Amino acid sequence: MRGGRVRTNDLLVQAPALYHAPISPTVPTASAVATFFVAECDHDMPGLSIPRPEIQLVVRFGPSARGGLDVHAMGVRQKVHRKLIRSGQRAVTARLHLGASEAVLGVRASALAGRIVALEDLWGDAATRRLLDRLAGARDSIDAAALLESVITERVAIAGGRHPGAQLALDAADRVLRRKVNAVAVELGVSERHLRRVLREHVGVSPKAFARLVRFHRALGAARAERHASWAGIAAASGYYDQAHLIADFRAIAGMTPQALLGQLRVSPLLG
DNA sequence: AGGACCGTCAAAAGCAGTAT
DNA sequence: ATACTGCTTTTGACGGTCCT
Repeated sequence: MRGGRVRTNDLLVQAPALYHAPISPTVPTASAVATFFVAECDHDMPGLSIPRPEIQLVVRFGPSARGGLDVHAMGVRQKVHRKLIRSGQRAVTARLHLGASEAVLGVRASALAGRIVALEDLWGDAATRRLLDRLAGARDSIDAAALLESVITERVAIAGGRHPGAQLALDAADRVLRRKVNAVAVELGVSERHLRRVLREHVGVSPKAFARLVRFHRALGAARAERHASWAGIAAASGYYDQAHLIADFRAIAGMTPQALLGQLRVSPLLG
Protein backbone atom coordinates (compact mmCIF):
# COMPACT_ATOMS: atom_id res chain seq x y z
CA MET A 1 0.00 0.00 0.00
CA ARG A 2 1.57 3.25 -1.06
CA GLY A 3 -0.38 5.58 1.21
CA GLY A 4 -4.05 4.99 0.47
CA ARG A 5 -5.85 8.26 -0.08
CA VAL A 6 -9.32 9.37 0.76
CA ARG A 7 -11.32 12.02 -1.02
CA THR A 8 -14.01 13.52 1.16
CA ASN A 9 -16.06 15.58 -1.27
CA ASP A 10 -13.49 18.23 -2.30
CA LEU A 11 -10.99 17.49 0.42
CA LEU A 12 -8.07 15.13 0.01
CA VAL A 13 -6.72 13.58 3.17
CA GLN A 14 -4.42 10.69 4.02
CA ALA A 15 -5.54 7.14 4.81
CA PRO A 16 -5.45 7.28 8.65
CA ALA A 17 -8.38 9.69 8.42
CA LEU A 18 -10.49 7.08 6.65
CA TYR A 19 -12.94 6.63 9.48
CA HIS A 20 -13.39 10.36 9.82
CA ALA A 21 -14.98 10.29 6.40
CA PRO A 22 -18.74 10.43 6.95
CA ILE A 23 -20.39 7.12 7.63
CA SER A 24 -24.01 7.38 6.47
CA PRO A 25 -26.36 9.05 7.00
CA THR A 26 -25.03 12.10 5.25
CA VAL A 27 -26.69 15.11 3.72
CA PRO A 28 -26.80 14.60 -0.05
CA THR A 29 -25.03 17.13 -2.19
CA ALA A 30 -25.61 17.73 -5.91
CA SER A 31 -23.54 14.59 -6.45
CA ALA A 32 -24.83 11.26 -5.16
CA VAL A 33 -21.32 10.44 -3.92
CA ALA A 34 -20.76 10.82 -0.19
CA THR A 35 -17.01 10.08 -0.25
CA PHE A 36 -14.34 8.56 -2.44
CA PHE A 37 -11.75 6.05 -1.33
CA VAL A 38 -8.68 5.70 -3.50
CA ALA A 39 -6.19 2.87 -2.91
CA GLU A 40 -3.02 1.83 -4.67
CA CYS A 41 -0.87 -1.20 -3.97
CA ASP A 42 2.75 -1.73 -5.06
CA HIS A 43 3.22 -5.33 -3.90
CA ASP A 44 1.05 -8.45 -3.28
CA MET A 45 -0.51 -8.41 0.19
CA PRO A 46 -3.63 -9.51 2.07
CA GLY A 47 -6.17 -6.73 2.55
CA LEU A 48 -9.24 -6.22 4.72
CA SER A 49 -12.57 -4.95 3.48
CA ILE A 50 -14.53 -3.41 6.34
CA PRO A 51 -18.31 -3.53 5.79
CA ARG A 52 -19.94 -0.13 5.33
CA PRO A 53 -23.55 0.98 5.29
CA GLU A 54 -23.22 2.64 1.89
CA ILE A 55 -23.58 1.19 -1.62
CA GLN A 56 -20.17 1.41 -3.28
CA LEU A 57 -19.18 1.70 -6.91
CA VAL A 58 -15.71 0.28 -7.39
CA VAL A 59 -13.40 0.89 -10.35
CA ARG A 60 -10.45 -1.47 -10.49
CA PHE A 61 -7.33 -0.93 -12.55
CA GLY A 62 -4.61 -3.52 -12.90
CA PRO A 63 -4.04 -7.27 -12.63
CA SER A 64 -7.20 -8.19 -10.68
CA ALA A 65 -9.59 -6.45 -13.08
CA ARG A 66 -11.14 -8.00 -16.19
CA GLY A 67 -9.21 -6.64 -19.15
CA GLY A 68 -7.17 -4.46 -16.80
CA LEU A 69 -10.12 -2.20 -15.97
CA ASP A 70 -13.58 -3.00 -14.62
CA VAL A 71 -16.38 -1.47 -12.56
CA HIS A 72 -18.76 -3.16 -10.15
CA ALA A 73 -21.36 -2.19 -7.58
CA MET A 74 -20.98 -3.52 -4.06
CA GLY A 75 -24.05 -3.81 -1.87
CA VAL A 76 -24.09 -3.40 1.90
CA ARG A 77 -22.33 -6.29 3.60
CA GLN A 78 -22.28 -7.15 7.26
CA LYS A 79 -18.99 -8.97 7.64
CA VAL A 80 -15.33 -8.17 7.19
CA HIS A 81 -13.85 -9.76 4.06
CA ARG A 82 -10.26 -10.69 3.40
CA LYS A 83 -8.72 -10.56 -0.03
CA LEU A 84 -5.33 -10.73 -1.72
CA ILE A 85 -4.42 -7.45 -3.38
CA ARG A 86 -2.10 -7.81 -6.31
CA SER A 87 0.89 -5.65 -6.99
CA GLY A 88 0.03 -2.79 -9.33
CA GLN A 89 -3.65 -2.84 -8.46
CA ARG A 90 -5.48 0.47 -8.06
CA ALA A 91 -9.05 0.98 -6.95
CA VAL A 92 -11.29 4.01 -6.89
CA THR A 93 -14.39 3.55 -4.76
CA ALA A 94 -17.34 5.92 -4.79
CA ARG A 95 -19.50 5.57 -1.69
CA LEU A 96 -23.03 6.62 -2.50
CA HIS A 97 -25.33 8.62 -0.27
CA LEU A 98 -28.04 6.61 1.42
CA GLY A 99 -31.03 6.28 -0.86
CA ALA A 100 -29.03 7.17 -3.99
CA SER A 101 -28.76 3.61 -5.30
CA GLU A 102 -31.88 3.73 -7.45
CA ALA A 103 -30.95 7.02 -9.12
CA VAL A 104 -27.35 6.00 -9.77
CA LEU A 105 -27.61 2.28 -10.48
CA GLY A 106 -31.24 1.76 -11.44
CA VAL A 107 -31.86 -0.72 -8.61
CA ARG A 108 -32.65 -0.29 -4.94
CA ALA A 109 -30.12 -1.06 -2.25
CA SER A 110 -32.04 -4.19 -1.23
CA ALA A 111 -31.33 -5.75 -4.64
CA LEU A 112 -27.58 -5.36 -4.03
CA ALA A 113 -27.42 -6.35 -0.35
CA GLY A 114 -24.52 -8.68 0.26
CA ARG A 115 -23.77 -8.85 -3.48
CA ILE A 116 -21.19 -7.65 -5.95
CA VAL A 117 -22.71 -6.90 -9.35
CA ALA A 118 -20.85 -6.00 -12.56
CA LEU A 119 -21.84 -2.55 -13.79
CA GLU A 120 -22.87 -3.85 -17.21
CA ASP A 121 -25.60 -5.87 -15.49
CA LEU A 122 -27.04 -2.62 -14.13
CA TRP A 123 -26.27 0.01 -16.78
CA GLY A 124 -26.11 -2.23 -19.83
CA ASP A 125 -23.14 -2.80 -22.14
CA ALA A 126 -23.20 0.51 -24.04
CA ALA A 127 -23.28 2.84 -21.03
CA THR A 128 -20.66 0.76 -19.21
CA ARG A 129 -18.43 0.77 -22.29
CA ARG A 130 -18.66 4.58 -22.49
CA LEU A 131 -17.63 4.89 -18.82
CA LEU A 132 -14.74 2.43 -19.21
CA ASP A 133 -13.48 4.30 -22.28
CA ARG A 134 -13.43 7.56 -20.34
CA LEU A 135 -11.78 5.92 -17.31
CA ALA A 136 -9.10 4.37 -19.51
CA GLY A 137 -7.95 7.90 -20.34
CA ALA A 138 -7.71 9.02 -16.69
CA ARG A 139 -4.28 10.41 -15.75
CA ASP A 140 -4.36 8.96 -12.21
CA SER A 141 -6.74 7.69 -9.50
CA ILE A 142 -7.83 11.18 -8.48
CA ASP A 143 -8.63 12.01 -12.09
CA ALA A 144 -10.58 8.74 -12.36
CA ALA A 145 -12.55 9.65 -9.21
CA ALA A 146 -13.45 13.05 -10.68
CA LEU A 147 -14.54 11.37 -13.93
CA LEU A 148 -16.63 8.84 -12.07
CA GLU A 149 -18.29 11.59 -10.07
CA SER A 150 -19.25 13.54 -13.17
CA VAL A 151 -20.76 10.44 -14.83
CA ILE A 152 -22.71 9.63 -11.65
CA THR A 153 -23.98 13.21 -11.48
CA GLU A 154 -25.16 12.98 -15.10
CA ARG A 155 -27.07 9.78 -14.33
CA VAL A 156 -28.71 11.28 -11.25
CA ALA A 157 -29.82 14.27 -13.33
CA ILE A 158 -31.39 11.93 -15.90
CA ALA A 159 -33.04 9.79 -13.18
CA GLY A 160 -34.73 12.89 -11.72
CA GLY A 161 -35.62 13.39 -8.07
CA ARG A 162 -35.21 11.10 -5.13
CA HIS A 163 -37.88 8.43 -4.59
CA PRO A 164 -40.11 9.40 -1.64
CA GLY A 165 -39.18 6.14 0.07
CA ALA A 166 -35.49 6.96 -0.30
CA GLN A 167 -36.06 10.33 1.35
CA LEU A 168 -37.94 8.65 4.21
CA ALA A 169 -35.09 6.16 4.63
CA LEU A 170 -32.59 9.02 4.74
CA ASP A 171 -34.66 10.90 7.32
CA ALA A 172 -35.00 7.77 9.44
CA ALA A 173 -31.40 6.55 9.19
CA ASP A 174 -29.97 9.25 11.41
CA ARG A 175 -32.73 8.78 13.96
CA VAL A 176 -32.53 4.98 14.31
CA LEU A 177 -28.95 5.40 15.53
CA ARG A 178 -30.28 7.02 18.69
CA ARG A 179 -33.86 5.85 19.13
CA LYS A 180 -36.06 2.78 18.87
CA VAL A 181 -37.56 2.06 15.47
CA ASN A 182 -41.15 2.47 16.65
CA ALA A 183 -40.33 5.86 18.20
CA VAL A 184 -38.75 6.99 14.93
CA ALA A 185 -41.82 5.82 13.01
CA VAL A 186 -44.10 7.88 15.25
CA GLU A 187 -41.81 10.88 14.81
CA LEU A 188 -41.96 10.59 11.03
CA GLY A 189 -45.69 9.91 10.94
CA VAL A 190 -45.57 6.40 9.40
CA SER A 191 -46.18 2.93 10.76
CA GLU A 192 -43.26 0.99 12.18
CA ARG A 193 -43.83 -1.77 9.64
CA HIS A 194 -43.70 0.67 6.75
CA LEU A 195 -40.56 2.32 8.06
CA ARG A 196 -38.77 -1.02 8.34
CA ARG A 197 -39.86 -2.00 4.83
CA VAL A 198 -38.61 1.30 3.39
CA LEU A 199 -35.27 1.17 5.24
CA ARG A 200 -34.57 -2.33 4.02
CA GLU A 201 -35.48 -1.36 0.44
CA HIS A 202 -33.42 1.82 0.25
CA VAL A 203 -30.56 1.13 2.66
CA GLY A 204 -30.17 -2.58 2.02
CA VAL A 205 -30.23 -3.81 5.60
CA SER A 206 -32.64 -3.68 8.54
CA PRO A 207 -32.67 -0.60 10.78
CA LYS A 208 -30.92 -2.50 13.54
CA ALA A 209 -28.25 -3.89 11.25
CA PHE A 210 -27.64 -0.41 9.86
CA ALA A 211 -27.26 1.06 13.35
CA ARG A 212 -24.93 -1.78 14.26
CA LEU A 213 -22.63 -1.10 11.30
CA VAL A 214 -22.46 2.60 12.11
CA ARG A 215 -21.73 1.85 15.78
CA PHE A 216 -19.01 -0.61 14.77
CA HIS A 217 -17.40 2.06 12.56
CA ARG A 218 -17.54 4.62 15.34
CA ALA A 219 -15.81 2.25 17.75
CA LEU A 220 -13.17 1.21 15.22
CA GLY A 221 -12.59 4.81 14.25
CA ALA A 222 -12.18 5.87 17.87
CA ALA A 223 -9.79 3.00 18.57
CA ARG A 224 -7.65 3.90 15.54
CA ALA A 225 -7.66 7.60 16.40
CA GLU A 226 -6.92 7.26 20.11
CA ARG A 227 -4.48 4.42 20.55
CA HIS A 228 -4.40 4.65 24.34
CA ALA A 229 -8.13 4.95 24.98
CA SER A 230 -9.69 2.16 27.06
CA TRP A 231 -12.13 -0.20 25.34
CA ALA A 232 -14.69 0.52 28.04
CA GLY A 233 -14.50 4.23 27.17
CA ILE A 234 -14.72 3.56 23.44
CA ALA A 235 -17.71 1.26 23.98
CA ALA A 236 -19.56 3.90 25.96
CA ALA A 237 -18.73 6.69 23.52
CA SER A 238 -19.77 4.59 20.51
CA GLY A 239 -23.18 3.61 21.83
CA TYR A 240 -22.48 0.11 23.17
CA TYR A 241 -24.01 -0.96 26.44
CA ASP A 242 -20.61 -2.04 27.73
CA GLN A 243 -17.27 -3.44 26.67
CA ALA A 244 -18.62 -6.99 26.55
CA HIS A 245 -21.13 -6.03 23.89
CA LEU A 246 -18.55 -4.15 21.85
CA ILE A 247 -16.37 -7.27 21.80
CA ALA A 248 -19.34 -9.44 20.81
CA ASP A 249 -20.08 -7.14 17.87
CA PHE A 250 -16.47 -7.14 16.70
CA ARG A 251 -16.50 -10.94 16.83
CA ALA A 252 -19.72 -11.06 14.83
CA ILE A 253 -18.66 -8.54 12.17
CA ALA A 254 -14.90 -9.02 11.93
CA GLY A 255 -14.58 -12.55 13.29
CA MET A 256 -12.01 -11.38 15.85
CA THR A 257 -11.65 -9.29 18.99
CA PRO A 258 -11.11 -5.51 18.74
CA GLN A 259 -7.43 -5.84 19.65
CA ALA A 260 -6.89 -8.50 17.03
CA LEU A 261 -8.60 -6.40 14.36
CA LEU A 262 -6.47 -3.37 15.19
CA GLY A 263 -3.41 -5.59 14.93
CA GLN A 264 -4.57 -6.83 11.51
CA LEU A 265 -5.16 -3.29 10.29
CA ARG A 266 -1.59 -2.41 11.17
CA VAL A 267 -0.26 -5.00 8.70
CA SER A 268 -3.08 -5.30 6.12
CA PRO A 269 -4.34 -2.38 4.07
CA LEU A 270 -7.99 -1.45 3.96
CA LEU A 271 -9.88 -2.12 0.77
CA GLY A 272 -12.48 0.58 1.19
C1' DA B 1 -48.65 1.82 -1.35
C1' DG B 2 -49.24 1.51 3.21
C1' DG B 3 -51.45 0.10 7.91
C1' DA B 4 -52.59 -3.51 11.44
C1' DC B 5 -51.85 -7.66 13.74
C1' DC B 6 -49.16 -11.34 15.54
C1' DG B 7 -45.85 -15.12 16.53
C1' DT B 8 -40.99 -15.90 16.58
C1' DC B 9 -36.52 -15.26 17.89
C1' DA B 10 -32.32 -12.49 17.85
C1' DA B 11 -30.28 -8.74 20.09
C1' DA B 12 -29.77 -5.98 24.12
C1' DA B 13 -29.40 -5.61 28.96
C1' DG B 14 -27.48 -7.08 33.01
C1' DC B 15 -24.38 -9.51 35.65
C1' DA B 16 -20.69 -12.68 37.16
C1' DG B 17 -16.69 -14.47 36.17
C1' DT B 18 -11.52 -15.51 34.35
C1' DA B 19 -6.86 -14.34 32.63
C1' DT B 20 -3.24 -11.23 32.39
C1' DA C 1 -7.32 -2.29 35.80
C1' DT C 2 -8.01 -4.11 31.43
C1' DA C 3 -9.52 -7.34 28.06
C1' DC C 4 -12.38 -10.67 27.39
C1' DT C 5 -16.00 -14.79 28.05
C1' DG C 6 -20.35 -16.72 29.21
C1' DC C 7 -24.70 -16.93 30.96
C1' DT C 8 -29.86 -15.62 31.82
C1' DT C 9 -33.63 -12.57 31.24
C1' DT C 10 -36.02 -9.09 28.83
C1' DT C 11 -37.06 -6.36 25.00
C1' DG C 12 -38.13 -5.22 20.59
C1' DA C 13 -36.96 -6.15 15.73
C1' DC C 14 -38.48 -8.85 12.17
C1' DG C 15 -41.26 -10.76 8.51
C1' DG C 16 -45.52 -13.05 7.08
C1' DT C 17 -50.09 -12.16 6.11
C1' DC C 18 -54.23 -9.86 5.49
C1' DC C 19 -56.75 -5.77 4.74
C1' DT C 20 -57.89 -1.02 2.89
